[in-house]
Formats: sequence, C-alpha cells, structure tokens
Amino acid sequence: MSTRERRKYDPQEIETRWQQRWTEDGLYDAVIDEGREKLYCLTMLPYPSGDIHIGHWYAMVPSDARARFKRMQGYNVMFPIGFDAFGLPAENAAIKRNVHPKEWTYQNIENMRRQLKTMGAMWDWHREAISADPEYYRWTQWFFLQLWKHGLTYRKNSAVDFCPNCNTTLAREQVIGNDRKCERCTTTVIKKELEQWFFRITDFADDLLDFSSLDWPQRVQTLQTNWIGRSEGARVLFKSEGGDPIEVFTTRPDTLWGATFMVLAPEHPLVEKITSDEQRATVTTYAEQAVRQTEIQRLSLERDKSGVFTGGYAINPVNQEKIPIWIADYVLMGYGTGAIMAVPAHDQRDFEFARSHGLEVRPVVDTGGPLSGDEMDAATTERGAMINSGSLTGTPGEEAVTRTIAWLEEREAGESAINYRLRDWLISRQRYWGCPIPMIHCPMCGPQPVPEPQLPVLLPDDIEWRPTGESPLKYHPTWRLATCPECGGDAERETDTMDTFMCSSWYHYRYLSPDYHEGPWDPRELAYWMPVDVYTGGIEHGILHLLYTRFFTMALHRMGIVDFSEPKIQLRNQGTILGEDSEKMSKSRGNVVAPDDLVGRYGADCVRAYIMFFARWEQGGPWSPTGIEGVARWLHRTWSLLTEEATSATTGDGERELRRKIHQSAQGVTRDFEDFQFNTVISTLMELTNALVAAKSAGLAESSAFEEGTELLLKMIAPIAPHMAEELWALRGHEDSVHIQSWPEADSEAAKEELFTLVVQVNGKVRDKIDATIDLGESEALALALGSESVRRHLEGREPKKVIYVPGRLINLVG
RNA sequence: GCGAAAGUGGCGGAAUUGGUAGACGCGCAAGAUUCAGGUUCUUGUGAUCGCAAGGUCGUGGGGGUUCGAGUCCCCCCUUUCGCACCA
Repeated sequence: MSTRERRKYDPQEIETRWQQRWTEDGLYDAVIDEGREKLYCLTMLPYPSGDIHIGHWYAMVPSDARARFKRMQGYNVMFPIGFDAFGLPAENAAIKRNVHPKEWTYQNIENMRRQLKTMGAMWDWHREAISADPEYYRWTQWFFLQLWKHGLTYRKNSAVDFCPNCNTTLAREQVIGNDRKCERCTTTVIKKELEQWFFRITDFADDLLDFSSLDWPQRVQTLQTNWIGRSEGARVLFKSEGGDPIEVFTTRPDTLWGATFMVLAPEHPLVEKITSDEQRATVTTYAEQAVRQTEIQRLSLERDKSGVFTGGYAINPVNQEKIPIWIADYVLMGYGTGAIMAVPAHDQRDFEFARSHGLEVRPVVDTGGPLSGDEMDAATTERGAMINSGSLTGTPGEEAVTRTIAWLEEREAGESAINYRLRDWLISRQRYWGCPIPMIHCPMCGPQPVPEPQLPVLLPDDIEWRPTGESPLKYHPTWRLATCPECGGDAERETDTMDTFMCSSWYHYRYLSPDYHEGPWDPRELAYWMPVDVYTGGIEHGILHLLYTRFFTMALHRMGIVDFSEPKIQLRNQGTILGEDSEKMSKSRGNVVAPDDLVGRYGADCVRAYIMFFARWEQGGPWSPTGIEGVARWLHRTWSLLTEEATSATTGDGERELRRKIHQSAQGVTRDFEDFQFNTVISTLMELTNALVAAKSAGLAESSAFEEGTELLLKMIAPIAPHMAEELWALRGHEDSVHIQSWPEADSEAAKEELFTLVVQVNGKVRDKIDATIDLGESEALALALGSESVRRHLEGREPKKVIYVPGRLINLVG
C-alpha cells in the first residue's frame, strides 16, 4: 500500500506505453492450445475507406471487451482483424483524385491500422489478412475453381441488374427496394442482357433456411427467411392453342378449376408468338410501356391492374377449357415462371384484374360466401371444400391441395413443386479493383479454368481504370491474351472481376494462417479454431454478407473441403451511433464525431467505456458530447480510489455490506457481459466504485473487504479500460498482466442479503417500508405490518381479510 | 398491405420469475472549495397538492386477469426498420 505512487491519471501516456509493451510481450497472440477450450471471436472486417470513424469503435470495442472477458474466463480466445480491400470506392477515389486504386487502398489501410491500434483492442495482428493481397485472392480464385469443378458456378446469358452509375452488374441482393436502387449508390438500376457468372446459391435454399444449429438474432433469421421466400405448391403445365407449353407455379392447385384466364409477364418469351395480329399493336405498346416503367419507377400506390389481351388462348389441363391469355405488369418475369393461371375468385389481384377487364369470376372453393362470381366483392382466400371442380368436387379443404397434386401427377399435367424467391448469386463485376475471375475463354473449347498452379491470376497495375460499363481489364493491351489450357490455342481471359462479397465470404478462414502457402489455410489451425464462435457486426449485412458467407461454407462442406456447414455459430448485431442531431452521421451534415479527437481529449479507455455505456448496444442512438464527461469522471474517481491514501484510517463497520456489494456486482457484471448488455456492465461497475469510495471515507480502507473489492474492480474494469486497469494493476505491485488474470468468481454466500426492506402494502398500495431480517416468517411480518402506524391508518380499523406474504419481499394486507 | 422491433422523468436508459418504477449517467438547482472556472466535491431532482406530516396521480391510449401489472391477455394509436403485385 505504501508503495503506491500519487500520480495524476494521464491516459495518453499510459495508453501509448502499455500498447507498446503488450505488442512486445505478444500478450494477445492467439496460439493453438489443445488443453484449453477455444473461442473464435470475430468482428466484421472494415473496408479501408480512409478513416476509422466512431461507428468502427462502436462495432469493435464492445466485442473486444467481451473477447477479453471470455479470455479471463479461461477460454483460448482468437480475435483477429483484417481489411476487405477490393471494391468500388477505391476506383471512384482513383478517378476523382487520379491516384491508383491500389495505392489509395494501401495508404488507407496503413492509416486505419494506426488508428485501430489506438483502440487498445486485443487483436492478434500476426493474423491480419487483406483481401487485395495476391496471396489472399489467389485462394479466392482457388475457391472459384472448386465451385466450378463441382458444378456450383456457371455462366449464363440473361437480363441482369446493371447500375449505370457504378457501371457494373449487381447481384439481386444488391438491388434495394421496390424502386430497384443500387445498394451502393442508390441509382436506379436497369436491366441488361449479359453473359455473366453465377454461383448456385439456390441449390442451398433449404439449408440456408435451417437456423437450428445457430444462435442468431430472430431478426436476421426472418430477414433471410423472407429473402429466400420459399413457397410450396405445384407446377402446372398449360398449353397454348398452338401447343406451346406454358408452365405456371401456384400455391393453390386446388383452385385450378377456377382459372378463367392466364396472365404472362410482358417480357415473357412466348408473348411474341401467341399474340394475334389484331392485338399485336396494343400488346407491343403495352409491353414497351411496362419495360419503361421498371426502368423509371413504379410508384403509384393505387396500382390499378393494367394489362391487355394478347388474342391468344390457352387450354386449362384440368378441364380442357379454352381461356384467354393476357399480359400484365403485375406478373413478374423474375418470379416463378413469369406466367400465372388467374383464379379471380380466390386471389385478390386476379379478382381486381378480372373486374376491371370484364373477365369471368368463378368460385371453386366453398368458403361460406356467395357461390356466384357476380355476387362476390372480393376474392376469398380461405381454404374450403372444392366445388365446381370435376371429379374432385367435394374434397375437403385440408386435403384439397394434396389431392389435386396427386390428381395432376397421375395425369402428368403437373407436379408438386417448391418455388423460391432467391436467385442465383451473380458475381461478375465489370470493374478493375476486384479479384480476377480465373477463367479463360477458348473459341474452340469454351470456358476453361486457369490451372491451379498458375494461380493467382494477377491484377495488372498498369491500367486505365475509367469506367465504361465493361471491365477495364478488357482494354489492357496484353493482359487478356492467354492460351487455352485445354488445346493450347489462342484464348482470352475473363476480364470481369468477382463481387467483393465473394472475398469477404471467407476471410475468417484466411485469418487462421494468413502466411500459409500450401492452401487457403493451415489444416491444424482450421481444425482447432473453426467455426467462428461469436460474430458481431451491423444488421445492414443481414442478407448480403451473412447469406453469402453461409452459402460459402455450405458449399465447402458439400464439396468435402470442411466438415462443418455453418461458419458462424453465434451472431449479435450492434446498432448505429447517430449524430447529436439524431440524424445519420455524415460529412455534409457536419455531425460527425471523430474518435481520434476524443482519444486525444479523454483517452481511449474513456471512449471505450462511454461507447459501452451510452446506449443499448443492439440499438445505438444519438451521440452526447456531455455524456462522456460522466464516464471520464468515473475513471478519474476510480484512479483516485486506488492511488490516493485514505484520509481516515480508523476501522469502521460495514465490511459485510461491502462484500455483499462486491459480489453482487461480480454476479451482475458476469451475467451482463455474457448477454452483451454492456451498458449495465458499466453502470454496475460505477455503483461498485461509488460503494468503495464511500467505504474508504467510512474508514474501511485497511479492511480485507476493501482490498478484495479494489482487486475485483480492477479485474472487471480490465476488459473495458484495459490500459488504466493494467497501470493500476502494476502500481499495486503485480508483475504479470491484469489481462491474464482469472475472471472473478462471485461468492454467492457473500452476495446474499441478510436484511431486506419489507414492503408493506394495504390493498396493493405501498404504505410502509420496514427493515427486517431475510428469514422473517409470515406471522412476524404480519406483526410488523400491523405495528405500523401508517398501515393502521389505512386499514381504518378493519381486520385484513386476506394476507399475502412474499418472503424476502413484501406483505400485502387486503381489507 | 404483410412482417419484425419498440413506446418508461427534461435526456440516454435500469427494473432475473408479475412483487419498492425511475438503478447508473447526463442535464438542472442549491451549497462548499477556488483569484477565477465549462474544475472538483456535497446535497437535491417523476408530476402534482401541502408550511409540514402526508396524500393523489404516474411506464403511448382504452379495457381485462390478479391481493398486486412497465412486465400477462384483448383492442387501438404512434415510431423505426425490413419486404412489398411473390402467384
């Protein structure tokens, strides 16, 4: 105690010194240790945009603190970091400032690495991986080739989403909202007919719907489930009068007899053929208009069901009835087969369409409503017994779908089918700064994979990166020239690069062994560390990254490359820090909070603690410049508590109470850390500090309870304010680091209350509070209650009719 | 329209299973220290009536269950976020 120095708390000095020391000591190096349970904790990797902003801190600090907590609990924790370094912003910056994308990216990485280090997180920098490094993207290409070998990637010409501003195609997931905007730049995307590479993510639709082995937020599960959009029903084959097959998907095959017309999407390939000469001009005009509408915006909230008759007819396979074929923009080419059977009596959209175009409405399900189409004023969608349905008439509602499907299958007119909203993942990008697709196009042999020993296919540095809508690699004088690996003839390289979501789908594998050259990872590291145990990041990746990364590991699993099928077991999402004005932070609004400034003013420990304290982590909220002062005061108070001599040295009472507070705090902090409830971790520790300060001035500074309390406080602060805790730990004479101490085990005996405040209610209202011992029995409690002057007054002389006694809490007298 | 989450002081937010609503912090007020202070410390701080003791009201609104509801049930309102003619 006497060796304690009296020093001012100087966070900057302490933080720089300890960061250096930790690096020298390799304190945070994650090393395989079969004797300890591993825990792979991971935060979504940053994009090297230029500066670390407060949002990075918000994402990273709490997960770092929790990883530290887990490490103190005895887990062998790995907490790596890297950079998602390919991508459009580098090219955009390059165009704007005339600097090479590579240079821009790597300069930013250097700057951000420096900024990240001021955070004092327990990252193992030896495991850093950068997706734009050739040794990284070599393996991204290798994975592409494995997918190719197993038939999980293919090339297809189709109408794809293209962002005219980013000058590249996009995956379906990157097109946002009803008005179809680019996920990156919010430009409305257009459709283009292009030959592009796809990954067969739809092969994994059902696997992706299974979250049973995961501890993921319900919200993300719902997001992904809705995105995948599985619906069960039947595929039914209609034929045009000319005999062309028109396949439809329906979830209600039991309503087939009520199909009174068909509707095709305006872009449907058969439209041209079935349209009659009289209708051709009308149909062409409508189709052109519909296409233009998708290009502009379909905003009208009151969407009237527009459409035109093609002049063609189809035969309903269940009753050979001839029904008219219409086109309408409410049928989408991108979903199902782009054609529907319209059952106006039992589908509201079809109903509205039928009413506005004078088409027949024929009920075929008895839902208790009117049984004549003319009398209906809306479609009835409930299940019910089949009517007007040939031999199936009378089939009860519960069996209607299955029996109709059986009936269709017997007659080979249709079959049970499952339809998904999910599309295959389009990964081609017509941009320079990405991972080259390792394929060679041979005029004789077709697309051929680059032989594995030739990997990586290096991105050339000497490039004109202006965007044209085609890959800049195409304009390189020599890069694309290659020989066919199959026939040795002249061939051309694929000049598109991969979607960067491909690079980030597997980065957690590269962290295992970033310097390994024999494969994407060192198998021993993989066997020990994978899968990721705790994954944290923003909800904005709920569909994109988090769906792709699951697909990636599922594909590896199916290809026999790994023996697990989910990459990340537990997932938690943090919210967003808003500006003081409760708006999203942006330079143009001028409401950006710069972490570097805060670190300079308050120190990293204080910023860390405030970030954990100021809001519910999963929720986020507006930044408060005064709020951080309270946390700064707390840290200073803690510093003084542990460094300044007590003024009163007499031994006082209250050790038992102090120990109770200490161990109750340990219980609370442990539980809240476990549950990602960081704000209450801090508030509990503040209470403990306050209790220790009070105990100190009450003369308990020399007591063993006080010693115990300060020791526990330091250990529990260590994950939050690692530098300050380390400094105070050292000042107490410890040789080893506070960060390798065992997490305090709460003594539940010590935490137990001996006294409690008996709440005395009369008719459910609190009328008195009386201190009592915890083992107070009911009769004693009643006696205490009846002895209360206030209780007597509120009973107004009546005898309580009923007494409810909750031991250790309250007594309620009902009179 | 469908789905999800959320509504608690002036503010951010606490409240294991239904059992003292408002922990902790900000802000505010008064006082102390200070040449000074956007420092530090102490005290107070849901609203309302009252000199006080004490009372009444109070967790978006309405109803219900219960001895007792922020917490459970029903209806409604608001906000945020997803999806959006999904056949």
